[in-house]
Amino acid sequence: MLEMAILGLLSESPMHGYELRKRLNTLLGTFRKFSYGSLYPTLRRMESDGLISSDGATSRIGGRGKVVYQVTADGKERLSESLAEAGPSAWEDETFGVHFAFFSQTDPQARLRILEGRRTRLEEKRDRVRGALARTRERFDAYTLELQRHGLESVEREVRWLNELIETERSGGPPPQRDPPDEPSPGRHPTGATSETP
Amino acid sequence: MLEMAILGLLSESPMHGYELRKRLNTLLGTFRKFSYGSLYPTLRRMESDGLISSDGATSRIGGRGKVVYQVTADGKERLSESLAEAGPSAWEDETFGVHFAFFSQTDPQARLRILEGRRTRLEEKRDRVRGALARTRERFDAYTLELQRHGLESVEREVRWLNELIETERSGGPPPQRDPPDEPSPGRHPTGATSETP
DNA sequence: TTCGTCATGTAATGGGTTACATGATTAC
DNA sequence: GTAATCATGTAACCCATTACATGACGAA
Repeated sequence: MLEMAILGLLSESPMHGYELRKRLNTLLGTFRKFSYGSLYPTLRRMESDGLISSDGATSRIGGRGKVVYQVTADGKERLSESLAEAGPSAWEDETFGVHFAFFSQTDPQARLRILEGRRTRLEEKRDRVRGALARTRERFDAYTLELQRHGLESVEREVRWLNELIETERSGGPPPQRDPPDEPSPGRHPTGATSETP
Repeated sequence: MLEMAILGLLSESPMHGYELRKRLNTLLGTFRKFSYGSLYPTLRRMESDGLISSDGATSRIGGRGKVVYQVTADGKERLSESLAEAGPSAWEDETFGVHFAFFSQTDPQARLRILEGRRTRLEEKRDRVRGALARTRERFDAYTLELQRHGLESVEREVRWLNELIETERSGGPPPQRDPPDEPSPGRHPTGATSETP
C-alpha cells in the first residue's frame, strides 16, 4: 500500500521523504494518512530492496541531510505490476483508493477490471445491508437503524459513482473533467472564511 | 474499539463468541469487520481483566464447548466510561461508528458532544480538501481530481447528516425514525445486468 | 532569539489479519 | 454419510501509529 503509493509518486518526480509525505497526504488524504514512523522505515526498506535509490547526500556536518529518492528500473517494474494487479485485493476500500489515485499510470484494461470488481464488492455489501435491514428491522433501535440507513446510502452512492466512471471508461472517453461542488456561500468575500467553528 | 463493541453487545444479552461476531459484523458491518483471530483472544483478555465472565462450560468430552459470556459489574462500569468518552478519539471514523451504534445506551449530553466533535473534525477535513482543490487544481490529473471531488462530496454529505442528527438531538426529540431508501427496482430490465465479472 | 516548519529518524506498541487446526451439530 | 455451518482456538505476521529525539533554516 505505502510502497505502491511511494512508487507512484516518485515515478512522477524524485523527492525526499518529508515532501513525499505531504503529497501523499493531500493526494490520498480523503481516505488515508501516513506518518513518518511508517514512511521513513519503508523508504529504507525499499532502497535496500533496490526499488528506489537515494543520492545518499549527507549534506552538512552533523545534520542528517536531505535525502532525495528516485525510482530504479526494478521499482518501475514493480510499480506497473502493482498497478496492473486487478484482483480482489484491489477492491478493498483503501487499496482501491490508492489504485484509483494512479489510474493515469494504469493500463485501461486494468482500470476497467478494478472499477468493475470494486462495484461488485460494493453491490454485495449493499445487498447484505439491505438484507439485514429487511430481516431485522425491529431488532434495531433508532440509532442503529440510522447507522445502517446511512451506511446503505453511502454504498449506493458509491455504486452510482462507479457506474458513471465505468461508462465513461468503456466509451474510451476521456477521464471525467467536471467541476468540484460549489460551496454554498453565494457571496464569497475576499476574506474567504469558509467555516466558523467556535 | 473491539472491547467497547463487545461490552455494548453483551450488555444487551449474554452470548458466545461465534454469535457475538455475527452480530458485531451486521451491526458495524457498514464500516468495520472483525475476525475470530481478534475476537477470541480479546474475550479471554477481557475475562482475565474481570470485565466479562464465562460460564466456563467445557460441555461434552473432547470438544471445547460453547462458552457464553456476560458483562460483570466492572464491565458495565467500563462500558459507561467508554461510551461517555467524548474526546478526540471519539471523532475518528471507526471509533465514531462504534460510539454511534451504542448511542441508545449513551448519555444524551455525551451524544451531543460526540456528534458535534465529529462534525468539527469533518469540517476541518472538508476545508483542507477544498483548499487543496483550489490551490492545486491544475496539478492534479483527471483521476486524482475526481478522487478529491468524490471525497469532498462524501464529507459534505456526512456533515449534512450530522447537522440533522444534532438538530434532532438538540430538540430533545426522539431519535430519527425514517424509512430506509427504497431500492429503485420498479422495472429492471434483464439486460440491465448490474455486474458481470467474467 | 525565538518561533514555526523543514527534515530525518528510532523504540515500543497496537490492534488487528491470515491461515491453519480441530471438532460438534444440523440438514439433507 | 456427507456437506454446511456452528464453534473455538493458536501462531505468525503485518502494517502501521505514537511518542520521542535530534537538528537545520528562515522569518519576525
